[in-house]
Amino acid sequence: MERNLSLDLHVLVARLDRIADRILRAEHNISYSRFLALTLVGELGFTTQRALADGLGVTEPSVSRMTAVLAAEGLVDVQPDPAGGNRRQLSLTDKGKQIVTSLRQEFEEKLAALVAHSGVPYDEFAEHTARLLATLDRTEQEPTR
Amino acid sequence: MERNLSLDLHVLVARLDRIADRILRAEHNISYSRFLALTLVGELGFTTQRALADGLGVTEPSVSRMTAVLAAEGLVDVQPDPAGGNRRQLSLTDKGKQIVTSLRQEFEEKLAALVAHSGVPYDEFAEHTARLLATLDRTEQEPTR
DNA sequence: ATTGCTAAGTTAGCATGCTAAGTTATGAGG
DNA sequence: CCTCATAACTTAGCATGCTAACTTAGCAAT
Repeated sequence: MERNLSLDLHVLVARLDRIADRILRAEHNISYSRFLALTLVGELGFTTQRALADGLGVTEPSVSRMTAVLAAEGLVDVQPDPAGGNRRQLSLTDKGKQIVTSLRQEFEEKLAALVAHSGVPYDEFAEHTARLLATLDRTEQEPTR
Repeated sequence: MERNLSLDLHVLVARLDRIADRILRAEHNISYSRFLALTLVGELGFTTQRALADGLGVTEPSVSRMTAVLAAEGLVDVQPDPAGGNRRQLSLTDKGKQIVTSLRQEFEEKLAALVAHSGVPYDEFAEHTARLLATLDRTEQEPTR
């Protein structure tokens, strides 16, 4: 069957997401989306919803809804941003940090195992992925498009 | 910022999907999900909803709903499968074929342009992606897991 | 031919993505 | 000071992913 890159990438990620989601729900009672959001808040330190949306590749309304849920669950702390405007300042609570640190490494290890099993060179693939993402970031904020 | 492969892959595809969706909706009034489904029905020739779900990396209920819509729009033809069971036999209508053939190449070209612009070697990346996907397929249909 | 298994498909309801349109806070120009 | 523009956020409503549970059709074993 004649495949193509956009379809392959889409399907690969759809499946990885589903596997990740199942593991997280079964073992830790959290969805993959929320886990990714927590991970990124952890990496960014204190951040805004706008920055989180960019980092996750989703829109502000999605983050708005998710933030409300994560705050209600006591995983992130939401404060007015001292920088002003309507900004909110997001950060992980201790409970949130605990979840991120305990799961994140386990997670990358499972993916690394899959990659190793396929014979694809991990570092190279990861670097290509990161580079494509960086290029996309740059492309998107160009004026003419 | 310390990134990781699962997040990068997820975000990369989320953004590519969104770009694709915008272009398709604006220029051709069809969502990216439906376009992918049509593409795959085209590649598979006569197929079942089950096989389509596997190929797209989604579940049967998703395909069930989408098939109903695509059939109502006159893009796919749905017949009882001569192989029997509850199977439906899906195939593209002429209108469906027209959409797929006119858009598919344009699409891969845009992705190829992005890849070229990033300096990532296209063939290698595409091959790695396909190999990961194939490995995942094999892993998933193993008995113990 | 009855009973029971399995596979394909559907239906119901929830999670989370999106766009469009509103709200709120800040700052710039008159 | 008032008005307007802009940026961040929220709200409303739709699209489409999922799981769980049901229906339907064929097949196998008694």
